[in-house]
Amino acid sequence: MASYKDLVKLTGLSLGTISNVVQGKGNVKPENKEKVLKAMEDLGYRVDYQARSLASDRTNLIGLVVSDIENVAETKFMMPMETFAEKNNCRIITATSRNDSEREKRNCESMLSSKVDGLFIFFESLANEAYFRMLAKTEKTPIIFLARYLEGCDLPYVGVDNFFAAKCMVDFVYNRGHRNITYLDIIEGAMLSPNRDRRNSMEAECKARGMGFQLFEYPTQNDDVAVGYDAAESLIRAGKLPKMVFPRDDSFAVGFYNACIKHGVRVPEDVSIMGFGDFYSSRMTPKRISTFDRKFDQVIEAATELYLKIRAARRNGEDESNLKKKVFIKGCVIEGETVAIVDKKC
Amino acid sequence: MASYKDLVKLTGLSLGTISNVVQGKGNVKPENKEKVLKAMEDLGYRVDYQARSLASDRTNLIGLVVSDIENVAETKFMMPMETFAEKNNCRIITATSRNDSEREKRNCESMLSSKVDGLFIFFESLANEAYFRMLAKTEKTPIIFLARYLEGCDLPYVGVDNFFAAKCMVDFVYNRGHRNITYLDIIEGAMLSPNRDRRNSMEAECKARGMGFQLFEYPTQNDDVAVGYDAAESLIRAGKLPKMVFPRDDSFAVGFYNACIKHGVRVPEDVSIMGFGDFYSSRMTPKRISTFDRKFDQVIEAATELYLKIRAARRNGEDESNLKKKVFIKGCVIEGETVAIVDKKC
DNA sequence: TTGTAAGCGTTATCAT
DNA sequence: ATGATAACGCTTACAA
Repeated sequence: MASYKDLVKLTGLSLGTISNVVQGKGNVKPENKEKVLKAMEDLGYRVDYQARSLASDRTNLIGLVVSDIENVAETKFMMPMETFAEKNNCRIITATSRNDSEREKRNCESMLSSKVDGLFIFFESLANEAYFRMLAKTEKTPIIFLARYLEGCDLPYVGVDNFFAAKCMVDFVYNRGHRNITYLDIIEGAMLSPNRDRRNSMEAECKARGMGFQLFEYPTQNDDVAVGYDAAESLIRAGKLPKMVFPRDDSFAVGFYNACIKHGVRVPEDVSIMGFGDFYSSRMTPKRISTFDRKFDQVIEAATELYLKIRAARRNGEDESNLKKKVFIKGCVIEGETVAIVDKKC
Repeated sequence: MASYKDLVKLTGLSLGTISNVVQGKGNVKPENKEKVLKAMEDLGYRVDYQARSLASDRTNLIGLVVSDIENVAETKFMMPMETFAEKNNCRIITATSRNDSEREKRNCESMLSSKVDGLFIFFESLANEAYFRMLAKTEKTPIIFLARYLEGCDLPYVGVDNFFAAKCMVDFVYNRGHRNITYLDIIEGAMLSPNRDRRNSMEAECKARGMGFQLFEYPTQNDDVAVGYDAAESLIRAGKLPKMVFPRDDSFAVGFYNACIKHGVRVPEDVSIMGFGDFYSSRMTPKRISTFDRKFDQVIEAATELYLKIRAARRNGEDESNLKKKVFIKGCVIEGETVAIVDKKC
């Protein structure tokens, strides 16, 4: 409640001096500084960020629009984001799109109305493609895509190197003797860049090594764990369980694994499983699931770094064309216990 | 970038009229309204929430301070919170305390500096007790504790009815024939209200039915899944596995369950497990873990409702002493598959 | 129905 | 080292 006015009254000093003390700027006579500090203490003064923002043209607010914060992967964005925010003393506004592209758009608009200094978007579908392309043209606020990118769009992007990931994973199982893999996916209307890149690349990497590549697609939208479970069950019942499966991600993999356990199928003796994402594998299953760690913390680190560079460039009116605006983070295989070492001929 | 000034220039109307159109308030001649709307469109006008807040003394910002957003339970706060925010068109600022009470305090102060209209706190320890008690006295902004309360503190609270939960769970296993339970906990410096209430109440409910109650405490701070795993392993190795265990929560329970599977112990034939919290049980384990659903969505619903009431009362200068400021939500048992039906005598 | 003007709590610039 | 003052973009009386 207390404002500069109150501090002025109490100390007899002027607004300017108060402001200098509060901001720790300029030259203030030590005894006056003390006086102000004491008054702040006495009145329980607290800066008003709203007023500060209006006056200074920066809010120290960053926006994070994700599609579903309860999603494990997206949750992993939060902590490194917080770390960044703390270091740069800004605050985070979050909003989730919840499978609704109109909401996603509204959320972005709301962030922009909040005058965020930067906006990070984990978009959920290609429905807002046109909108995003427009933002790219009109907005001065740095906007950065996380984990997913838009083909031929100017907006900066930081995500996982899925080509590299595919290569690593295929290498990993190849070296363990596997010559045939089955990729388990769901059917999406429009495939998002990470899934597309990874899947295509998996196939290419297999071909390049003369390995067999099968694809199974399950028509579903919902919970990946349940899909994985059902997928395994139906394959087991049909007696068509492959030797080596690549569920599209760890949720899928955990479901798959659990169904195997339930049906007495041995992992990895009867079936090898390699997940993706390192969601729960180290913690949720009796055997640690072999998977790929995407290193989301590094994604956020790189994204925030890029953000700072772009922001600085724009504030100083510098050229930003020499900034590297598409960043791909290289993750690594986590060995786990669910990929068997097999005889070279299967 | 466009402001009222620009709209004034473009339309020839005055600030007041512009404001009325933007806010959808007052009486504006339809054709002028159209004119303003068109100008907004043409200029790509977007309200500046900072300026609006400063002028109107409300920010439409709500603060959420949690201890660890990657924690499953805390994640569950987000979605219903978002739903509330959307309905009341406000935005959410989040901050996490990450096991550091100084940060927790800073986060709260930061929220208050952001002039949030309401602040929801999921506190992580009793370290800031004095600070919270002070806030209770000095702050006009509604502050509500989630899931945990402070003994004899004025601050409103909405959480789980852990007395009821304990009663339900003991009833559940009693009716299945169990007469002896072992409660698995970790050792905390200062026990937080929910854990304390539940544990004490579990014991009391057992006593009341003439049931045996054992307590095992594991000295640890960290990952509950791992603790559960280790706990089960050591009990199995020592040949001291009880017939019916109550790990303190679902993480603990999942770890416990997995260790059992790994060691060939049958669940629930050899050991019955009842978790708490409904974290992952329906999705992560071959057999669904019997547990208790705390209904966090209802917690948030009640909390936000209470917030609105308090806010309204304060804004209108009404008396708030007749508001019910401690709300306990009643969850329910989820039957699952991990509690055996046994002969009455064990 | 529209216009005017004060005010919100800061920052920043320019005198002093 | 300090004070005075304009400015930020809006809301909200109140006057016209």
